[in-house]
Amino acid sequence: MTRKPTIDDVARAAGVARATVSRVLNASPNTSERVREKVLKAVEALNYQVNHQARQLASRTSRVVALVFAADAEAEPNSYYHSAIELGAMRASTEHGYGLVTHTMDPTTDAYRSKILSLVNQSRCDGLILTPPFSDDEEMIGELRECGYPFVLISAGPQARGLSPSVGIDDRQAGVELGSYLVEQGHRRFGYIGGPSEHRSAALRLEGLLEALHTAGLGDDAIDVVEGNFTFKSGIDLAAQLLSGARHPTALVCANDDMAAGALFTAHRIGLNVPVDVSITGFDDTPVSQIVWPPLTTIHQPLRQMGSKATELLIAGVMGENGNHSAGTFEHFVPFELVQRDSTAKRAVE
Amino acid sequence: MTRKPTIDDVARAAGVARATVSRVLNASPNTSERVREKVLKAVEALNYQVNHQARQLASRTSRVVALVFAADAEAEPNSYYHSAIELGAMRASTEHGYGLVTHTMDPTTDAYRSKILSLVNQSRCDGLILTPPFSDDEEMIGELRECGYPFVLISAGPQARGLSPSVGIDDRQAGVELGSYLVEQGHRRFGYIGGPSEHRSAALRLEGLLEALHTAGLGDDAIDVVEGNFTFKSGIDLAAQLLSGARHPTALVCANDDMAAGALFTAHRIGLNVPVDVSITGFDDTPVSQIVWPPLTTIHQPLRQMGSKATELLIAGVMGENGNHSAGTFEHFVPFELVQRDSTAKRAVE
DNA sequence: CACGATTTTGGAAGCGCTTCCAAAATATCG
DNA sequence: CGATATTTTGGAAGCGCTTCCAAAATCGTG
Repeated sequence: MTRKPTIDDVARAAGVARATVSRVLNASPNTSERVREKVLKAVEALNYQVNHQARQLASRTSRVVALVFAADAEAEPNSYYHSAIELGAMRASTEHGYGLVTHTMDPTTDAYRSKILSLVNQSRCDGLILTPPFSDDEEMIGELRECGYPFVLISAGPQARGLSPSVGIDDRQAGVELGSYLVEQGHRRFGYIGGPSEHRSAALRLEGLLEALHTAGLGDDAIDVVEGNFTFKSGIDLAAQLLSGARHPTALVCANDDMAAGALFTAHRIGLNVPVDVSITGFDDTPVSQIVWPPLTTIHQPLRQMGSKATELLIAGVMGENGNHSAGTFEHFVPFELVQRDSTAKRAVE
Repeated sequence: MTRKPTIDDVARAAGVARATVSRVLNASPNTSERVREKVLKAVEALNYQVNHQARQLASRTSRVVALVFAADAEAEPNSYYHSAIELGAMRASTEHGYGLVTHTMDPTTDAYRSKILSLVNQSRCDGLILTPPFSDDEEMIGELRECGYPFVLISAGPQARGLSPSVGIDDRQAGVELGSYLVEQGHRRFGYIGGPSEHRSAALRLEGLLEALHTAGLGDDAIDVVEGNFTFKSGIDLAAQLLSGARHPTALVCANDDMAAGALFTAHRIGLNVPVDVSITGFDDTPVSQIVWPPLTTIHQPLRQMGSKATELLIAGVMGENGNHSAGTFEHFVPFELVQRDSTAKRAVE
């Protein structure tokens, strides 16, 4: 096995200095067409590949972005949601010549803060993409800002959004649309299975939902709100609680698809017909919403796009040296969409 | 922001040479207790963190392992399956001080081979973990072996398993157990929705299933075999094909949970009651199997454990310098388990 | 065409670490 | 106790690249 060619081999082959090759490879503006071609030809001929380690050491960047997900020690992660974001991030980072490393950490212990900070300090990555609930940890975000470290938030709440580059849908508006859709369908008694209180974006969805109810002349007593943790299991349990009793809600809004699937499960178990007896809605439009029976009416979030958009913002920020944290519009909204399937139906007003 | 301490700072603080610090940090055997302590104290005092880039450049290793998944350009990946493996791999790699990067590539185009080889060549990682169908690409595996590159296979078929370190369940035996269970339940007409032919492990499951049928005195005409692609969608379509007509199978065995969920969907649509009219089984025991209604009888694979085991084997191989490819037992079987849920039931022999 | 302004190129100094080699210190043994 | 084997330490040479600075080439202008 012969030694891999180095930049010096290329320089020799092209008859130029090492520094010139480096410039060509890094698309520096100051190179003549003639030399550029010679170098490129030599690269081709030798099948030269840059050594990332060396490049990183010399340039003091890692060309790696880190994606941080929540995963309780035991809970299965909200996989479809995470996978979709990861896939988008992966595509975008690869496209820009960056690597992507994914980290999961337990948001219920405080250790995650130091873990995140140490990722940064060890120069393991050039920037961070934070997903909920980390994207709402204002204290940590403050620290990151202070050390001038680039990061982008996904689905952050309003406070965090104002301060930092972020991508997400307009959760409040999504809540409004979902609410008015259900009101239009004739529903008057609602249940809401939300997320943990740290998840600001899920709370926004509820605000929007309430707004829609108010607009329709309904008060807060028209809705029963309970707090889940985004797992299938919590959907099962909380739906059992909400659907017991004769005057149960006729529409159950869930803050993600997994909990909606759990609610569906419970409805089946206690013999309620969905959507005849009760309408159920999810959120995210992950594959879960089509796997269950009946398929879920839900809000489509372009998760893949969110992942790639976040990555691109991050990379732009890294390259622009603190361009990330300079003035400008931080908040990137991506479009959402109400997807009607068979888990909801019109309900005659009693 | 003050400059980060380097190994030279530590050396100066401890009053020793740089090389000595390096030795202590890398747990080299030849260091005296006295010096080791001085160095460790200095490290502590300065809050020194090694610079990975520099270490990697100097030592010509990356301390990163790569995990390779299949993802068609458009198809949503088989997320739960992948996520579980990834989680296991992540835990194990972190534990051993390694990074993990995940790569997805499209197995339907041939480009993936050069992509995988280039991962290796660019010294982006010290080793590879291959999942199906890549773990069955004997040609590529041969190339990897030739360049002496460490890798571990997950759920590979028998040919590949013999040659390389691998982890997985005994797929054939799982097929046998599933088959005899269904035979015991009284089923006599079967359908099998398999994977693409490159997936050797899925083919093994079928072999086991057939063996169980033969043992029960049933011939190959007792089973209709069709080839899916592990997606929910293909489960829907192929089940529609198998379940049409009056004398449809009474038991439908699917090579993964997603396709089983699709089969369930079709059964619902065409008005068949599961499990009364037809029993359906999945494979893997991903969360999907509990999300659908009725919950799926399936084979539990310890995916997380498989991910971590593969990672550990790989790291052991990397550290042992070709210990990976030396003699010894390559095949690591992990236990599987038949999980009975509500998608299967006894069937009276007609 | 000469001269300063600008662009392109080459030389050389690191980036922070590992590792080879030889020197120093310590242990072993007749 | 001296000579030799062994272990521990220090010095120095890179790993392959980027980037600063100055030299060389090119351009623009009166």
